[in-house]
Amino acid sequence: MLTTQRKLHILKLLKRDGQIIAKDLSLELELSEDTIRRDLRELAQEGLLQRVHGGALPASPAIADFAARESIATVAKIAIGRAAADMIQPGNVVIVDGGTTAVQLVRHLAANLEATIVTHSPTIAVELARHPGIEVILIGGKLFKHSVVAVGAAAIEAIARIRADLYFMGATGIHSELGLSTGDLEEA
Amino acid sequence: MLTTQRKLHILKLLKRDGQIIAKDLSLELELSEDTIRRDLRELAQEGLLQRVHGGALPASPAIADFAARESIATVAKIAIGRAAADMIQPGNVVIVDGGTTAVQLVRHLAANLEATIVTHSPTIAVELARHPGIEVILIGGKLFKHSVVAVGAAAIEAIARIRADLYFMGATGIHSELGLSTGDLEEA
DNA sequence: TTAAAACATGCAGTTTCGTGCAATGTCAAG
DNA sequence: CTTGACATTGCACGAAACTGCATGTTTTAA
Repeated sequence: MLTTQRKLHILKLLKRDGQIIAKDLSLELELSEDTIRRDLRELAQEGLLQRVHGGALPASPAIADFAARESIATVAKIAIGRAAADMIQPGNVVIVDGGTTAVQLVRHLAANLEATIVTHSPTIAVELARHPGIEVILIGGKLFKHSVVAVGAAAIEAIARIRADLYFMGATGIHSELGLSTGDLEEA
Repeated sequence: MLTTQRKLHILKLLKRDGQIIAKDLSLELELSEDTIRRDLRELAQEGLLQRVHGGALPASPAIADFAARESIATVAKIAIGRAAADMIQPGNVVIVDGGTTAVQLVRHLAANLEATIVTHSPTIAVELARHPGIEVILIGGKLFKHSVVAVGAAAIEAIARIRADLYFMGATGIHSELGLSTGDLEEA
């Protein structure tokens, strides 16, 4: 296997699993750990991953989130995502909140669906960039880092102009009397 | 076998296998490795494949995914990113364009830097979400998918309100007389 | 605190690379 | 038919890349 190919393989594995363990990889590829370590060091030097003791982690938190959370993405989340995706009709204008469930939603959109999706989540926007049929409207504003969504006056103003057919909202908590809740006032 | 024929054969193999190994090909075609290497070099010169140590890989970004595309981030891009990151002073308001070079920029920001970064690229925004010291202002608008940046009237309007200390712009082309250029009117 | 694992570094053996050069083949003008 | 320009190819040789191993150091976990 070519050296360059091996490095690409590492990045692919990292994206899929959310982590690299040097020893495991050396066994899988039947190479010395030194070689793997060298690869990891060089990839880290290029900023493509984050070197840690024992292996490597993604450089970008976006990928880390995806990979790590995806592995714990419950069956329920995927089911919700799929069901929600099915609700969207061609030509609809849809507002999609942030969150991991919403990621499942956009992942399950039919490949040939043509619709408009409005979102204040850059994560969702990046995810949708590869979907040719979807027109994406990104809502700007101050970035609330915990949820990685845009909030604030500018966001409110921008979203006020939108008239949508559907709105998919994520929630942190749900209570029989208090209703839905989330941890940040601005986001709420 | 004619030279041209051989080159076509190489491209065909590359498409089929996703890789070329110079030594194997020299055995298969019963030619010296020098000749194969020359072919590979020339094909790489024409941009038809990507030359790597030991052989060649496809050049087409369509085949290579995001991780792979970023892995061809040249040393120059990384150097530019690092140099640009050094220009940012604490407290600055900085506008950052999209593009892979800009990603390198934000990756090289000092961990303790406190500043405000304005961007119309959701990719950059996601990248910055993990940086605690940086206040991120996301510019919204219609998503131009090729570059994965927000464009359009809403984006223009939002950015018009910003007064920044620095602006880092990405460019697709540069010409001695025509100046800088990019492939999309809206983005320009 | 201690032992094991992971690590960085230097080194040597092997492979791959680029360049210059010579041999061979092709083609067209004379 | 001969000659010269040009392309193609293989070979030689020094440079560079790659890999595994030995060494001593750092990190981790018990």
